[in-house]
Amino acid sequence: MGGRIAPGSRASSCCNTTTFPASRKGAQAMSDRVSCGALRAGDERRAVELDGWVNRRRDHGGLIFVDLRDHEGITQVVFDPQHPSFAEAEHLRNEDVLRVSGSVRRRPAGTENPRLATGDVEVAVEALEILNRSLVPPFHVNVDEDADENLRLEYRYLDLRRPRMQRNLRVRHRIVKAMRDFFDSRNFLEIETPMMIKSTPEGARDYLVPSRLYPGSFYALPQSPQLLKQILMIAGFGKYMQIARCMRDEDQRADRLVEFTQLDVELSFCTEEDVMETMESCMRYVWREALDVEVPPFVRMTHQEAIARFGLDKPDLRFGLELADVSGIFAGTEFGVFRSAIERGGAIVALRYPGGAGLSRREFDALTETAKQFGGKGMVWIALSGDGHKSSAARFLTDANVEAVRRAAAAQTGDALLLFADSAELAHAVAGKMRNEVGERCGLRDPNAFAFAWVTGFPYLEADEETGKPIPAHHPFTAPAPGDWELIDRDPMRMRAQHYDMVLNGYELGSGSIRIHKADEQRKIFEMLGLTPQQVQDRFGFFVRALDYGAPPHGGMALGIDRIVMIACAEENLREVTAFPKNQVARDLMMDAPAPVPEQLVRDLHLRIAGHDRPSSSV
RNA sequence: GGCGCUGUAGCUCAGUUGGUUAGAGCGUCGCCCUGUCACGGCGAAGGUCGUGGGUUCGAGCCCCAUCAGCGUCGCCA
Repeated sequence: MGGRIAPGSRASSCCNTTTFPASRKGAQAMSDRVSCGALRAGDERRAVELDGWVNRRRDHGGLIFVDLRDHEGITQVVFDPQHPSFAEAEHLRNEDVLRVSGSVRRRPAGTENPRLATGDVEVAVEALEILNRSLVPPFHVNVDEDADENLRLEYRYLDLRRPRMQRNLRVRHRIVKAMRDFFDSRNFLEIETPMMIKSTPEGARDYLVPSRLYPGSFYALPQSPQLLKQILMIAGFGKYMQIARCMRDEDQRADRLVEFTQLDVELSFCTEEDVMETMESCMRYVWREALDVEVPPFVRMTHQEAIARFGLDKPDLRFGLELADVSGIFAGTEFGVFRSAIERGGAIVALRYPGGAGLSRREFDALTETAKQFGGKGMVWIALSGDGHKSSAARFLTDANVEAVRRAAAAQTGDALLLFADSAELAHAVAGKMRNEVGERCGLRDPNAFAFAWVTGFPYLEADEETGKPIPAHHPFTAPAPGDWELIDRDPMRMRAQHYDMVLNGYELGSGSIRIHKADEQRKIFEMLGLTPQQVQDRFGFFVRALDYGAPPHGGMALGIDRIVMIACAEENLREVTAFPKNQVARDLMMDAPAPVPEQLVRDLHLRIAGHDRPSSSV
């Protein structure tokens, strides 16, 4: 901390602050209070007053320029040596907070700054009031230079003062406002739902709130308002929306926070088409209003098609590079890896890497490691150079094989082919992730392009990887596709769901579905999932009973607002669009939360901390 | 919990094959400078190279462990 100056050491320069000419009200009578982004050439000779932070000081000895910054912009203010405030201005530093008054004047010809909206003018300072001093900030506030993530989160108020975060949170506001406006115009009601609800044991780990009045009992923080919004439909509200905070106690990712915000929507008497039309219109409205971008109608594809062409159920449609199933080409191959994959009913999936023929062996090896990171067992590469081909499996590949794969993947000389052999599911998944990687390397993922899509026709169930038991692919309140009820006893794994995902640039923005609205059908689904009637009663009794009182057909959707804003801001991390995010291990570094609490508070909650002698602080 | 990347001045970073006194830009402090806007000039302060151990005549650099941050797998109905 050697370079930082304690406030006391600057006290001398704080004391002789130039007195403001009059009281605040009096000053307003003489000069107009304006923002730092307001003044233009036409304001010449106006008497104005500005408040803001010192963005930068340029001291010419006989003349001092200060760029004064507030949330609206930057204005250059000038201190002339004949004014009493000049001496003080010599000691101003970045992030000091000032109030200046003076007169607006045009800058001398040739010294205008075209990069500032206010760059034609400046304010000749007549009075300076230092409202507050700043310590030397731990990182540069006036530029978007990279800074250590720890520091940014610990000094979040300074980080938020920087241009990037100011811009991102502004975009976030505009997006959320556009959402509210859109739904308001369609007669949706925004209804708040409680933050302390009952734990429903499916899904992610709950954040729990211990109860003081009921020893041993807990509230759960909502993972989403799912059941509550359905109950609002049963309650006859018809059209509901909410900007809803949600919490899930799971490990974080760049695109996943423990605490996040959803655009939550539900409507009664609707079809899948109604919901999709509503949400798609909303997003196109948001993009138009908040970003001034016209989005074409969304692409639609089935889950099956998405997997086959792009390997993932959230395809990035900003670029092509579609996958090719080349299992047939290797039907009788000698190559053990391929043969055993085929014999086990798996698949061999090929991906084109434009220009990849120039990669070195070492680079292909690194790419193979990446494939393993993605969950693959390995990768076969073929480099299509002008004078034939090189490959990690050269001895097993005939020229005819290579030519057939080349054609299937639409590759040309100079490209590489990447092949993945595994179960059909894994081969596609790994190839799909690699496709995104290749797209990234080839610069095909334009952050300013927006490729929306709907993915439909999801299977209702999937097999649990460990137990093989059927588990819902999404949540258990989703209605099966019309006509698929009959499969529930015969062949439940073939059931499809009335479920749809909205996808943007390779991110899942959210999902929606038509819900089950009859109690007996809901019970049947719970039963299929292995819940006993008693478990259903304990966990979802209130909900199933509500279905019994004339629940209307209904459906809806929830979109991750954080992700939407992140993509709109061309950011790659949710923390960049969240004012006060937690770090990767869910700590708030500014507040230093979570933190121990006084022992008495713990006792009031009828809790004891296992394995700790001192369960709490003495704060 | 696994794997990977990163950690050097307040900040962002460089630091050769292991070899003398660890550098730069920005910032900070002092002096000079009347038209700058990344102002400029001169000077100064500022480092346990994340931490602990090891190898070595010698470690910022190699090895092991550990901490922190980020990314990722698991996980996220």
